[in-house]
Amino acid sequence: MTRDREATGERILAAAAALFAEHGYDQVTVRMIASAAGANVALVNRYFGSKANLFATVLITASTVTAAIEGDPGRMPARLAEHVAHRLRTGASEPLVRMLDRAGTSPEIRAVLAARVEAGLVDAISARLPGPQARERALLATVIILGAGSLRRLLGPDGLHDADPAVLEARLETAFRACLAPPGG
Amino acid sequence: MTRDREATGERILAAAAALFAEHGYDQVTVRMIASAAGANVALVNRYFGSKANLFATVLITASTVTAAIEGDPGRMPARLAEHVAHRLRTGASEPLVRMLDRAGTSPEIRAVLAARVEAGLVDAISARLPGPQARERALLATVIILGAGSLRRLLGPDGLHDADPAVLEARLETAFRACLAPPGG
DNA sequence: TTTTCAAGTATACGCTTGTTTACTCTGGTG
DNA sequence: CACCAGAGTAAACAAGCGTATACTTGAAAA
Repeated sequence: MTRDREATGERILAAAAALFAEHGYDQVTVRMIASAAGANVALVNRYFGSKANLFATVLITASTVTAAIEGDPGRMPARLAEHVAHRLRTGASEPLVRMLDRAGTSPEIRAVLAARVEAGLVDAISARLPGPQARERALLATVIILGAGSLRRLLGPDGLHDADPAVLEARLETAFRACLAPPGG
Repeated sequence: MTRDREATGERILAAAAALFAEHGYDQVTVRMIASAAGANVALVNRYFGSKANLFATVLITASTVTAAIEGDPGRMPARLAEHVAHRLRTGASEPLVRMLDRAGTSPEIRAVLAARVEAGLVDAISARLPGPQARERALLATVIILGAGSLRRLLGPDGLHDADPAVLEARLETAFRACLAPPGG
């Protein structure tokens, strides 16, 4: 066994990211992470301080829907609709939403997640919205993004598996547009 | 202490309902329930078999958004919008959504919740939708309902606390209408 | 009053959790 | 080669969980 602290740390981080996204914070134990990473249990706490801190570290690197948020703000509803529709139909999960959704109820974990959602979704969206009440509108769009994650996880992809993608996207785009449109427009 | 099995059982049930809605399944222990009900720990399992079974029993009696779902289907989007807007602004939580949202990740618990959401939301809505693809449309509306619960719990009511209720409702109504409208309409 | 049975109690079992401690091993350095 | 900082390990810790057991108590029936 080659002894390489950095490599081991990254194996732990990668294993934790995969497991947290798959099963959620509560359901994942440090022993699971260590086992998946091929490392000893003690190293998880040794290198990351605590499970909660490891989770926070994972969250920083977790990808978000930024691809759908960035770009021409006018087409953001369409991109978000496509993103959400794809997730609803296929079951491919946005890691951040998934972790959020599967996160436990521990207050500190929720706080970490809330901060991440604020930064990665609400702030990212509202920063690109022209006009007043940008945050309020961004929050409404976040409702749909989060709700899609909840629904999919709860009921599985079965419900919308063979829905017409075009119709689904059209509905969602209208919904997103209603959320995001400037007031009075 | 008056000895009354039925009354004790109901005290346990009521305490469990309140605690599950407040903190979620995972975060509530049978000891907390027993303590809040003024009953002994052992009675919880004695009367309800298991914690999971108690949760299932609580769910059956948990109220839902039925008031907003029932009535003239044409005005369902408006009623749902009002319901969700009210929750988003004030923080008043629908018990079922709250429990769902705060539920843990245990598969059996999720299954119980999924069944309840299917019956109380998806089926209830789709049964009142004229036209084809009723279930698909009901699922999209459920996305918003669940998402509102997620967002509110995660970020608190601060974000939309002082948003204009009328504007909020109007946006949500349009969104709900986009989800629920018959195809091709 | 005495009997009796279920309601209620105290306690501990078995297990899992995150975390820590004390140890062993290894590879690079003098 | 001898050495040693540090990577990796094994084992146990304390705490908390759901649950089961064996016991005590109280009120209604005889």
